[in-house]
Amino acid sequence: MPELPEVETVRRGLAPVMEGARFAKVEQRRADLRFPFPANFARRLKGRTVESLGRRAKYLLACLDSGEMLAMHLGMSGRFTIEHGAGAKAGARELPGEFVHEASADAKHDHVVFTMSNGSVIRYNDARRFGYMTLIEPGGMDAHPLFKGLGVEPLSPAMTPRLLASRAAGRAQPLKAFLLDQRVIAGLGNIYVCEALYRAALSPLRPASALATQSGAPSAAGRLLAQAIQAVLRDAVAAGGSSLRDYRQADGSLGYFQHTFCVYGREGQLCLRGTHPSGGEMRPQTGDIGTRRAHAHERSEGGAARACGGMVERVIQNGRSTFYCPTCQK
DNA sequence: CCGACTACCTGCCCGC
DNA sequence: TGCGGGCAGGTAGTCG
Repeated sequence: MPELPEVETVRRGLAPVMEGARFAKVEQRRADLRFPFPANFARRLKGRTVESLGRRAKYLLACLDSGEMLAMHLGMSGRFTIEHGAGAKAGARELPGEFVHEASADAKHDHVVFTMSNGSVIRYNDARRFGYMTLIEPGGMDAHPLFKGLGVEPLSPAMTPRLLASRAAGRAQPLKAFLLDQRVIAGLGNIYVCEALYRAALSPLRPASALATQSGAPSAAGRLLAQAIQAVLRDAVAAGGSSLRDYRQADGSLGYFQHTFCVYGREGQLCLRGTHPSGGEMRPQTGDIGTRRAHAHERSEGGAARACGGMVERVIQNGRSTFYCPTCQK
């Protein structure tokens, strides 16, 4: 599941039990996940204190007091569960991203178990084992093969129409593949690429070069897409936090997949554009209640935003499902 | 450099 | 109830 918003949600859940705590015990139950664990992985972690838990793209990064960094990637099916110890920071249970370990969980895929000095037990569970963990030497992140080629952090100020245009100029590759390329933008995955293109009303089949003009400056499409990417991710991060509680009560699991999407997974259903106050419309300003209200008001008065009426289709690009509305995504 | 493709792994869901 | 096929949120490696 984990694309950037899910990883960020997990980070916010883990931070209160990991930051400031020591690894009292580290159980590594197999020699590898997607890659072999580094030599003496458990021994190098044990006794170390987590100074901060950060995120880069889809990686969780625990900075250790040794100067090393523990990098964790969730692959396709990786998840963390937490059993809270008495010493966890007050309020930890209320924070988004928390998910509670259940005795019935599929323990045979619990590959790594951290017991923290505050008594909390953190389990990494990953049925498909596409995830991985590694330790990075002090100061070694920029040169590390996993990180050196990573593209721009999409929620950072560096994620500009200009950046998109400069990377997209002259490329025949479809927008879908361009946005999935972690060397350009790091953190989008199959779902949020579909959602961002939908929000920007751009076809996933369009060549990436559509994001730039002849001179290489950002096109209107490029400006729209840059904004759509950030809006989609911000909304998803916000939803991950706010919706978690209900999800947890429902089945005790992680709160990131109940989020409903505007286009992903909606094959054969009516396009939502123009049918709902927040039905995937490209908003002029994200996260601004006042603007959103004004926008809805304008629509009800002028009737400018009629329902699209199209049908969501699924096509395969690079072996992966793309969902889009051919009627409004051009 | 670009772009297409394969491989890695398990679980789940569907149709027969 | 079992079995085969297709599908799943990711990405590293290979090849033309």
